[in-house]
Amino acid sequence: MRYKASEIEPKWQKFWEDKGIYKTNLNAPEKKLYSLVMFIYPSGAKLHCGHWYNYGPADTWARFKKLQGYNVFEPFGYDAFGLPAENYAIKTGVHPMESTLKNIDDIRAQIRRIGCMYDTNSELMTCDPAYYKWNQWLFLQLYKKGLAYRKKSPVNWCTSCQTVLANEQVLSDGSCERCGNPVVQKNLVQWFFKITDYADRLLDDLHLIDWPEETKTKQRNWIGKSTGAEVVFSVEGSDEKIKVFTTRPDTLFGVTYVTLAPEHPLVEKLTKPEFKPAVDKYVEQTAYLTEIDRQSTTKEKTGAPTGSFVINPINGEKVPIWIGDYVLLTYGTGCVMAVPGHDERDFEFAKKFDLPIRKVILQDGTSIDDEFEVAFTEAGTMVNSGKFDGMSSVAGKQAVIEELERIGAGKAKVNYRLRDWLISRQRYWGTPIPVVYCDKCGEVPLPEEQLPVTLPKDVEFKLQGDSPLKRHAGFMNTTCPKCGGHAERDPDTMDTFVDSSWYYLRFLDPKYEKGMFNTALTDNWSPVDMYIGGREHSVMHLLYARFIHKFLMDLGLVKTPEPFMKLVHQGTITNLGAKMSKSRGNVVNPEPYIDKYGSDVFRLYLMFMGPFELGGDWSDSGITGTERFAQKMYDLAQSHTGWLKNHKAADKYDLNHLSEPEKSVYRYVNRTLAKYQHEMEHLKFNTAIAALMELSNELSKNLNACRADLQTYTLQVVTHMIAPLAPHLAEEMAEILGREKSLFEEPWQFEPDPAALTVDSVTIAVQVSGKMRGTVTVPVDSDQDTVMNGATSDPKIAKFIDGNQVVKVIFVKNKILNVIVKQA
RNA sequence: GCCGAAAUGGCGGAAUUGGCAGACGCGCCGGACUCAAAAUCCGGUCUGGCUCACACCAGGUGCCGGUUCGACCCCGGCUUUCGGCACCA
Repeated sequence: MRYKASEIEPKWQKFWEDKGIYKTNLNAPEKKLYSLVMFIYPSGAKLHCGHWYNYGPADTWARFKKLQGYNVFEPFGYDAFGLPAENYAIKTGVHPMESTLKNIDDIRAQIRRIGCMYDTNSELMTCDPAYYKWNQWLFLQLYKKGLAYRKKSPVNWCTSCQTVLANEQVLSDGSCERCGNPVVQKNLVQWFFKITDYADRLLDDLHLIDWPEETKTKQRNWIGKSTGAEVVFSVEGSDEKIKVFTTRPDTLFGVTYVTLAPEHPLVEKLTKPEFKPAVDKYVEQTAYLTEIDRQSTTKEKTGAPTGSFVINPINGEKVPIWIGDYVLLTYGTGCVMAVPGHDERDFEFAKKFDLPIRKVILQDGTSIDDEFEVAFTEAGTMVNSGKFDGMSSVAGKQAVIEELERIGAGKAKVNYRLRDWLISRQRYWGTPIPVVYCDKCGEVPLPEEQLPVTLPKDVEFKLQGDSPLKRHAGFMNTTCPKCGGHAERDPDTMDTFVDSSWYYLRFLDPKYEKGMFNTALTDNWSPVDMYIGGREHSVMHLLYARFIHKFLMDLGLVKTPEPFMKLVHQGTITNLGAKMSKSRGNVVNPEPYIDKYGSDVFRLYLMFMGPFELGGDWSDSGITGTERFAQKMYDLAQSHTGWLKNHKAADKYDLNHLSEPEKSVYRYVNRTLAKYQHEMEHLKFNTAIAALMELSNELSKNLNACRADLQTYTLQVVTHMIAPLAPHLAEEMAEILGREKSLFEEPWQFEPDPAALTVDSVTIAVQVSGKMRGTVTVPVDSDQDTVMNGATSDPKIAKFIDGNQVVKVIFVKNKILNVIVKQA
């Protein structure tokens, strides 16, 4: 009979729901396992194959753990704030709340068809005031500790639309995606979270967590800790000082100019009148460039002199001040001391503008008079450096720092590439910032009792001008909680990464009202044991969540330093070579596949396609393979209807009492079990399924030749191995076999019978002079002589040895014999 | 540009992590069953040479080089593709 997924799958989904099989008992934290997938952004494109590729296999792993006896908590929720809903509102007039709730309803129905064990009690959505209230509360706690502050920072500004654009809305040529006009960088006062205060802890604690090394590396590089010195240069004829950060204080004598970022506040003050027109023009040009363009190492260097000079504190030398767009205001102090002899970027800049290049570090084995072809950026011996001459540049770093400290012109300094987290967004669909600006008292954080500040519903979405909140007088005008006078609210909302920085804690009790989350539960259930999501979140989301978790630990709200103990990235399923997204218009809808093959076959196919962590370009060729496999398994159950009752299986069998086909089947089942267990543990679903397919091939050969109760034994094991991979199918099989309970109602032992795994002979590869010449089958653990005898008595191998002189023999027990010969 | 990955038959991929390259599946070819089709089952399928055939020989894991008795795996240098680069989430 055909396996009818369209009938069987809804039947089990209803059964699971009715019996509440996936409701986690949160009051039993012994053997707890918190398994989490990154929650979904509910866009209008709904679930695509990429989502399935995340949720299906992740659920398979969680089910495997549940069968192993863990008390698994697997929640699901909605990352419901964000830009696309607001863009949709501008385009269609449909309110973001309306479109978002509609999308969530649609997605919820789709999610149900995957058949995951999501605990529906835990569902949450971040656009609910009961959720975002606690973003505001979190903001206030950060504010109290001095970790939320305001400063000026640039935004993308479309001069034509008169509106702020997201990076995504700026095309690669620097124009607005809506109107095609140029986009400029405009400074606005915005809120920041001081993540840089946590930089060292974020770096050091990486060793506490079981994360992919590639991800830890990305985070380390993102934080970008570097040690060096801060050097203070005084501006000639002025009280102004210019501070620079350098990792190479040993090259200080080689400074021939100083460069400021064009948008540096000192540029205005330091530019001499006769240089002003050129400088202003250059500053304006720079506003059109993105940061990525500016950091390009192949772009030709540009810049302009200011006409001012600074004094190098180490030698009293007077050097010019330039501005250049390769210097970024956001890194270090926004100024660099330029040492063209020993820095590639400074070298190029100096060549372009004919500035002097001085050698102060001598490369070993070269002469001090050799001309520079390129900058020498490695360690060497200090020269042209006054009293430091002859010192190694490595020791020189410390020596120069000590000298700077002595003369009060600098100090040792650690610098990070990591910048503070800008959380202000000039948009409507997000969490309002709980601060008002009073005519008298200035910046005033709201008292906690006034939370939440809710989003007004009656706003107008327009393409041009200010954000909807700023135009909403009823929202903007309020009273100061301090003096009772007139005050204005902050018109901005928070970055949605704030929402996703703590949602995993809220899942345990999403309706909790007495605090951000229910610590009675989170104390036992946090941290998350397994977190599964895409590599695109390697840095930002995962770094922000770690930061907020650490801050919550400092508040005493969580007890562990890290939120996610183990992390796995599923691969990206691309289509036509790019990540699936609505904006790219290349999403692949899974529904037709579910309709045709059923959810289990589709899930099996996604897992069988390749390694979970790899992903790849979408193709449905091959899904028939998993369909056939599912049908075979179903047929197998059908041909054994009721056997669980009629032919009871033993727990294990003694090989000595089995016939040859029985031995073969028993060994195969147990070997598969061992392999399966290992592969499932490590989320290698593709090879776990391949092992089951191999077993299926063996069974079609030998199962019918086995005694009845051994057949039952086999089917019982097979059904349990299928259960996490194709849960509906396995439940149906178990029912046909005569089982009365759900497979997921009680744990099951995946341990193979060790006696069935032992082998008495092994096939060893034989090479002659490194080339494969044949194999010999010998008793396990045979010594070199035995294998050698076997090899030389095989004429196919012997013909390559005979007549030649054996020079050397390499032998690895149970693996290989390599006979090195010299041609006679 | 910078940071992080990936590359193996016609296709998706496997290889106990330095020890028989191509498991498993798709596709394709041939056969069985059938009035026919679907479904199912059996056999074959890296490339080239040589053979009626079996056998045998040679080459082969993106490209160039290296280490090693032995390299898909380790090292150096490239190429191409993908993810991220702080306002997509």
